[in-house]
Amino acid sequence: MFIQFKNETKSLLQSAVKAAGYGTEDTYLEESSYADISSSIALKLAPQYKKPPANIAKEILQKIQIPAKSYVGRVEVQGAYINFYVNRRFLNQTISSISEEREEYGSLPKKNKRAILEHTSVNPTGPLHVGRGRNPIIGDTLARVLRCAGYDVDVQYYVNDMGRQIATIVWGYDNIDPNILPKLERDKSDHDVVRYYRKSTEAASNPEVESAIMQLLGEYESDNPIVIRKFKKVVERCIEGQKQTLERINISFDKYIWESQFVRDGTVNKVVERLKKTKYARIKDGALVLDLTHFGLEKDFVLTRLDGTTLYTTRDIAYHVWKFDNADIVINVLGEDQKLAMDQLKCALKILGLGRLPQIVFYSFVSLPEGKMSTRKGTTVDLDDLLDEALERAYIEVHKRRPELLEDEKRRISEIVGMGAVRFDIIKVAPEKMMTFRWEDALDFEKQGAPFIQYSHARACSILNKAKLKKFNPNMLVEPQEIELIRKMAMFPNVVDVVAHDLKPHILATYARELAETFNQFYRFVPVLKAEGDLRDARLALVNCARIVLENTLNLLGIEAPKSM
RNA sequence: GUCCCAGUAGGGUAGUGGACAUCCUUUAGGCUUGCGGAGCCUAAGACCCGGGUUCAAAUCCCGGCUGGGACACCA
Repeated sequence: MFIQFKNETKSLLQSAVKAAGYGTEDTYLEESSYADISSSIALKLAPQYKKPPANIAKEILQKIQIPAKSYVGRVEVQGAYINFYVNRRFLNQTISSISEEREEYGSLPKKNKRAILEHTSVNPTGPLHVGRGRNPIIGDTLARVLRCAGYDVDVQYYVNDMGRQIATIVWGYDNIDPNILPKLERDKSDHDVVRYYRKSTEAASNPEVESAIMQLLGEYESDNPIVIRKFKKVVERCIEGQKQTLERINISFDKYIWESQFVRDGTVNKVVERLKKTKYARIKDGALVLDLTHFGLEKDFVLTRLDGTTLYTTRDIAYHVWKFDNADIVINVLGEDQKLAMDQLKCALKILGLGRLPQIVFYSFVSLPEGKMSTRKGTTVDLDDLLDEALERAYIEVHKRRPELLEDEKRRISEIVGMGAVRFDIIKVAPEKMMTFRWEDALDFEKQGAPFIQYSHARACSILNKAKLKKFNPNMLVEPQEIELIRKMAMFPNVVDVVAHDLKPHILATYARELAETFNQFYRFVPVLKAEGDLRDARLALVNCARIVLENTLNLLGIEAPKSM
């Protein structure tokens, strides 16, 4: 609804500006705490026309003609600003849209565009850890939002199965006696894999072991079927464990794309051959490189080693070419350490004449107070441990508040609250901001975190449990807290649009918190069940709307909306 | 050393040219004979430093300082 309102104010303003004799493209409309939408256009025109901005604003205002069927209620000038306010029709329409569309409310029209969104894609060397823990959560939230915004989304995990690290693990399974490994801390396959990874990395300092590992890698690339089977087994074991972890926080993938597929089907070679023929290619110390100084990159992009084998980023070019064959837009969620590689990759795509480039969401790593996490060194906080601790902590809270509940019910709610708290805690911060992991902070379910939003939803459900929804008259809703709530709910589709466009998932978290806050203020000041007649029916309908929008918002965040907690 | 990103109340965080800088936490005080107090209200407290551009800078530019990342024939 807000999107229509915004478009309407835009065209109203454009024609009024023209009628008042001014010329400008932009309408400088923005959301404002002073009005539903506000324009600072007079300030922009002032220097050009050498008139006081307030006068210009008044002149424009006089030319604004609000049409009969409009969502604009009134327009006012305050100082240099032109402020637009919604009308009753807007509010009523919002309520009826939500009531009718229900779980579809917020979904934007189908765009008929395919999107491939790649996220997580960590090396399959061990369990997921908190250091890169933002990746799946950012990725999954964006996937949900993009679907809601009308894209056909295919979510992919790019499996780095050709790395020397995997060869190291394969060597480990072949040569290390399991009895000398540290005890398996958790009965999960990825935790088993990482024991071998750490131990065989130590062993690899021995040159004989090192060359055995390199030989394995060579045989994997040259299609030795026995070696392929071994690699596959190791990688699948690891991925299976990671999958189990991510399922706990509602994250799954449509496809797992193995890096080796592009080597085996020859597309990597084709890409290299094509790049080799371009003017950017040259041989440096026997290796094929791209000179990207033309694109402002100092560093040569090394495509192949001396022995002709390809490197990780080279193979990634082939993957991206394939992605663009299968999608209209391509989005990657990656750690900030990939920035240079992605710049190089983008240049290669330009050189290949693709015409399209991936959009990349970079996030900063979560570090520990004493430094960064490393799987190899074993200085990680595993996501599994964080989720377990969050669950424990949630259980304590639930038990404190609802001691009378059955044990199963307490555990079920703890799960919903604990997993939601973790997701929200991570998604609420802008991806480029750095985070330091501290147990006390991570498990401190801050007041306006996920439980706050879930609680608002549970309250709404509780009211609705005690009464029946009937036909209602939206004109009954006139209290300031009621109007505020409707206006906030009207923003939801716009939030979906903005998050999908800017790829900024934390904005959704901010919205969720504001929506819950607005509902709580309504709840505190406006009686529903104690109201009578038409007023009661209208307020019940409003509570139902709030319940719907809270649930839809939580769904996009991958967080469950409990009916009670 | 060079390049990229970040720096906002005691801690965390939103805002990326415009109207009193958002919210949580903290501290102090208040609210329930209201539908679930995991709630609501009030107050205290911040734009890293120094220049510049602009009618207007937390926001843009230059130079510092601090933290993270990159600078591989690793992935």
